[in-house]
Amino acid sequence: MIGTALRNAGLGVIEAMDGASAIDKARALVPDLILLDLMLPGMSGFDVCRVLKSEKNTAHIPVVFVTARIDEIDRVVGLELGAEDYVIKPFSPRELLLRTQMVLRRRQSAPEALLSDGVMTLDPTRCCAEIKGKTIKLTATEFRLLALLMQNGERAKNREQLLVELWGSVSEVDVRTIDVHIQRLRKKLGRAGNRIECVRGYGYRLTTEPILHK
Amino acid sequence: MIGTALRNAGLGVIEAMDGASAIDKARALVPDLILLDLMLPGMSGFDVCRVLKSEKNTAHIPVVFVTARIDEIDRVVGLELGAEDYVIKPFSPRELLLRTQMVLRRRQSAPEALLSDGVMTLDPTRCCAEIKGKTIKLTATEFRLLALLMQNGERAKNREQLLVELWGSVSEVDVRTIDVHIQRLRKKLGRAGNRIECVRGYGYRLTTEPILHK
DNA sequence: AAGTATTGTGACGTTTTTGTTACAAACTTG
DNA sequence: CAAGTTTGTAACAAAAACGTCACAATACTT
Repeated sequence: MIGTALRNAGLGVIEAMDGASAIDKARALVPDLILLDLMLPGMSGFDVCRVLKSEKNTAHIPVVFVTARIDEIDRVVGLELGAEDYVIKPFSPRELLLRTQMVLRRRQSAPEALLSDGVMTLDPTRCCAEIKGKTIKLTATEFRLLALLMQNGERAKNREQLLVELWGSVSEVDVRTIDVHIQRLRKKLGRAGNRIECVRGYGYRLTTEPILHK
Repeated sequence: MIGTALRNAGLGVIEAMDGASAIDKARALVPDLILLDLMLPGMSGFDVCRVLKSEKNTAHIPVVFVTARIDEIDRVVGLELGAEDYVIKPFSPRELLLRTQMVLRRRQSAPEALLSDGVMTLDPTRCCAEIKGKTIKLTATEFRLLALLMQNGERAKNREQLLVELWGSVSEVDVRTIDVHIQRLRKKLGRAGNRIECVRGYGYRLTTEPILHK
């Protein structure tokens, strides 16, 4: 029923009948969006999501959950899983279509603008930072880390948050790895590097005014 | 009804009764999220959204539409307006809360919970206190201790309470350790330090008016 | 397929934080 | 005002958190 509704709306649809094959297909085809029922034969929808979010090639795919049980929604929406949206059964095909379209549209319009805080500008298309005309090439993780800090303004991000947002909610990466990337960032950014301030026992933040030590 | 539901969930809510005042408040306060009814006295919700999306300072704010008319949803979701999500009347407070939380989480703008008593403000994300524009960096335990005192208002906390709340009920930490931390706090806070008053034989409290000795 | 760049990990040194102790100062009580 | 409590202060040592480096593993180029 869902497949038909979406195809009629002009979307390309691939279906899977159980969790394992869903994962296989997602890996192979890397769709723009995944609709995931929580009640599946064998593997639960939660597990499928967890696996996909832990793999580099599929982690970015938005997942919309479909469920009949209202009490599961909290877990879906919570930080635990990277759910993008949800639909509760029974739902109209129209409702489902609207939500998928909304998610797809959000994703399209997302990766556009440069990110700037006045001093420093990040360019996602070139994966680099600009400071006073100077261009600094960054690696992918360095860039994303810096972008996360900048999006958060003056406030600090704790290591757990950063960990989840950089490597996904189920990654095996050590917390201290963040420190290393921070260090690499500081080195590359030169003088602007000490804008990255460490909040002891918590995480890191970007200060507008570089801290003057001693 | 909506306002109450969200406030109960710990969100800060500002309300506006018509389109024009909504725009004014959005411009002035730049909220993290806007809930917008389509049926408003005077200006329509569409127009409010258009105005906000056309102005630099408010364009980035996610707008969640609230509507009773299903046939309006297409326009909301369509490219025409930059809607982030929608809720159709009648809806449960729970549904609304879930969707707002989801949007906020996507935007990574978790509303910051500052603790203030008018004179001093505590910022958990930076682990610091602000007094008259001056920022004072605190260590983790210092911060928690000060936060505990502030939460308790004018009343005094006894050492046993503080001990449990800082180190847990099974800790091996000496009671006198609190005194040391109090001392460190006083030193760091400077003049505001003597707002921390010792209640002999009991514990400590935060006075609004600094005590003038001698 | 070899070479380069990127990334995660473990080890090590440094700095910061934290709890304890000892002693001085302040307060209480009789 | 003197003895006993309670609190303030400073110094010290242990522990925790952080920065840095070198190296191995992986991914990416050419």
